[in-house]
Parts: sequence; structure tokens; C-alpha cells
Amino acid sequence: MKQETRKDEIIVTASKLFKEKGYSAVTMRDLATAMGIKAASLYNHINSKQDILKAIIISIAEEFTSGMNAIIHSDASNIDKLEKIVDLHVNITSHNTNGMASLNNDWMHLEDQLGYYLQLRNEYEANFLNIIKEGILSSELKNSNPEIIMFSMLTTLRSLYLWIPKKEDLNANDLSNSLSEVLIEGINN
Amino acid sequence: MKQETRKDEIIVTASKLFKEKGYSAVTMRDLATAMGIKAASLYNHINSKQDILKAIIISIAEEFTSGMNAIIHSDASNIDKLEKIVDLHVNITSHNTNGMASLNNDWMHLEDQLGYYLQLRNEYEANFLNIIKEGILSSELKNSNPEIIMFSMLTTLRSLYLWIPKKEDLNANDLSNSLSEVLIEGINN
DNA sequence: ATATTAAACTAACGCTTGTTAGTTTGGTGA
DNA sequence: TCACCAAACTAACAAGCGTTAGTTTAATAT
Repeated sequence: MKQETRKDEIIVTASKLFKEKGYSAVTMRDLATAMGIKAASLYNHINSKQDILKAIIISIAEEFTSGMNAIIHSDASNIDKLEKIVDLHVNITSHNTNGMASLNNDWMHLEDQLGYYLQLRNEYEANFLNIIKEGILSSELKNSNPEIIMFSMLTTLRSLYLWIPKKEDLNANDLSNSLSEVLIEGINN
Repeated sequence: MKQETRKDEIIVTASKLFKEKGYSAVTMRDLATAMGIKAASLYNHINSKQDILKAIIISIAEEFTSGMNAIIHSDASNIDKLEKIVDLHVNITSHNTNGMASLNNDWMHLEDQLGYYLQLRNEYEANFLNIIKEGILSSELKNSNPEIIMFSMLTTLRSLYLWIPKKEDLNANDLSNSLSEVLIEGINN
């Protein structure tokens, strides 16, 4: 259990501000004020504003990648794999709601790491689409347009960050189950 | 048929840039360069950067409001009303893809008009939720959590702007039908 | 030809931005 | 008690921001 450093606190605070106004609209002075210090003091802990964004987005993107890798290498049915994907999104979003906002809305402001991020995202979507196509081939899923199915599921899952904070009463398991029902039963055969 | 003014051209160009980088990251000099003129020249046509955002977002929000009003005052079944909502989103997004990006991502940077925008959005969501609840009461829809159903549909529909440009081959009717299938059949009784 | 006008221009403004350099503070371990 | 060090500070920078004022250009209408 790694202990929370001052740098971590800055990243957590930045995530919250980035969620509210977006990366570009948050100034280093905004961030410093939220931390109760002066802007220049931030630079004792971080290298640049850009580095904060990178730290937020890349770590989440890598969580998704390793989660997806576990799923595709499991021997579950394709329906079960889709349910595991729903689970993955609910879990990651639950423990990093604010960071998901940056991942969704501010990825284009990554500079050096933009290519790497896009690579991870493309691979993730290709794996996702593949599960759906396999599910259709094996008649587990209705023969709808696989891209539309993925689009519908993925955009809903990506928007969870907007919705989870409003429903704190609902625990992660219940939410995951309800979502699986709504998202998957419509395409189930 | 009102003819295209220079101001309209600026708003169209701004929409495209706002979609790519977000409102805050686009400078008036960026916009001017994209128009092939100098930044100061923009002010012969518009009052402020803020006004451009307002023009983009509020007009779309009002389109949604009047579309929703037509739907709730029609005597269609609740399932049919949901299909009409899908249609409404596909149509508005098809003819203003870029503007939808600002509506989704930059509404919080509205200043004077923020309250008005939120009012329209809240009313829209209340009407949407009501249709789902009525559908459940009349047994047209499965007895799932109505908020999750709305969340799932609405986030998919709000994200259409990301997806429609990639699928120019698919016409609006086909897309609307496929989406209705995926989104509604899962909750249909 | 002349007056009008839409739409561009140059030049500059005051302010905010991310960031750096160098310094002070206050607590911990030797 | 003193050296150390993380973490704050003040002061300042060059660049970029949205915007204004006043001027020029080129096409249209009288």
C-alpha cells in the first residue's frame, strides 16, 4: 500500500477541477488556490500542467487495457465477456470518477503521449468489437450491426462518470447488473 | 430561406474548431486563421467569443425543446414516442454534428445563458423520463429502473456526434432504425 | 464620378498564462 | 544544537489572450 504523496493530492485535486471546467480552462493558479498554496509551489511536486493530464489519463487507459486483456484471455462465453466489460467500466469509473472525465474530454490535449493513448484506445475498441462479432457468429447475440452495438454500449459506459456521482446509494454491483440488463438483453438472442 | 451571412460562416468554422479542441483551447487567432483573416476582423461580425458559443449551443437546445414538445403532445404510444426521440437526436445531430460537440462538452462555459440552458436541459430530461415511466405503467416497457434506461439511451444519443461523421454511408433513416432496435428492444416487453 | 458600405487591415491595450529562480519556513533525525 | 530537507514563499519573465480604436480597401448603388 503506497502512501499518498503531495503529488498525488495535486493530481486528485486537478482531476476534480478538470472535470468541472475542462483541462484548458483550469489554470495553475486555480489549482494552487484549490490546494491552498501559491501556483509556483506546485512545481516542487510536478513538472508541468501537461504532466498532470498525462498522469491522470494514461494510468486509467492502462487499467482498461489490462482489464480487457484479462477478459479476452478468459474462457467465458461472449455474453459473459460483455458483462465483464460492463463490470470493468463500472469499477474503474467508481474509483476514479473525476479522472474519467479527463479521459473522455481532454485526451486530445495530450501532447507527447497522444499517439500512445490512441493506440491503447484503438486496441481496446478492436477487442470489444471482436467479442461482439464472435457473439453474433456463435448465435449468442442477435444479428444487428456490431458497430452500432459497440457504439451504444461504449458511449453509455464512457458516460458513467456523469451518472455514478448522482447515484451514490446504488452500489457498484447493482449498477453493473442493471446496466448489463439494459445494455445486453436488447441484443441477446 | 435566409442566406448565409459572414457571421454564420464564423459560427460554422468555430463549431468545427470547438469540436476538435474544446471552446477554451480555441483562440480568436486560431479562428481567424481558419477563416483566412486577422483576429480583429472577426469583431466586425460578432461581439465576443462568448457570443459564438451562445449562438451555437442555445439554438440547438431550443431545437431539442421544440422537438420534444411536439412528441409529448402527439398521441403516439410511449414506444413510438421513444422512437421519435431517437429520430429527433439523429436528425439534429446529422445537420449540426459540430455544434453537438459544444453542447455536450462546453455548456459549462456559457455565462449569462447558463441558467437558461440548464432549465431547457432539465425540462427535456424530465419529459424523457416521464415517457419511460408511462411506458412501464402501461406495460409497454419492462419494469427496469427508468433512470438507468434514460441514462443509457440519452448518453448514446448525445454521443452520436462522435459517430455519425465516421459513417457517412449510413443514411439518417437507417441509423435511426438500427439505433431504435438496439436501444429499445432491450427494454421492450 | 461620388457616396456608401461591408469587410478587411495595423497597432496596440491591459490582463492572464505557464513557468523559473532564488529564498524562507518549520519540522525531523543525528 | 545543528544540519537537513520537503514544501512553502516572493518576484518576475516572456508569450499569448480577448478585445478596441482607427484606417484602408474594394465593390455596389446613385
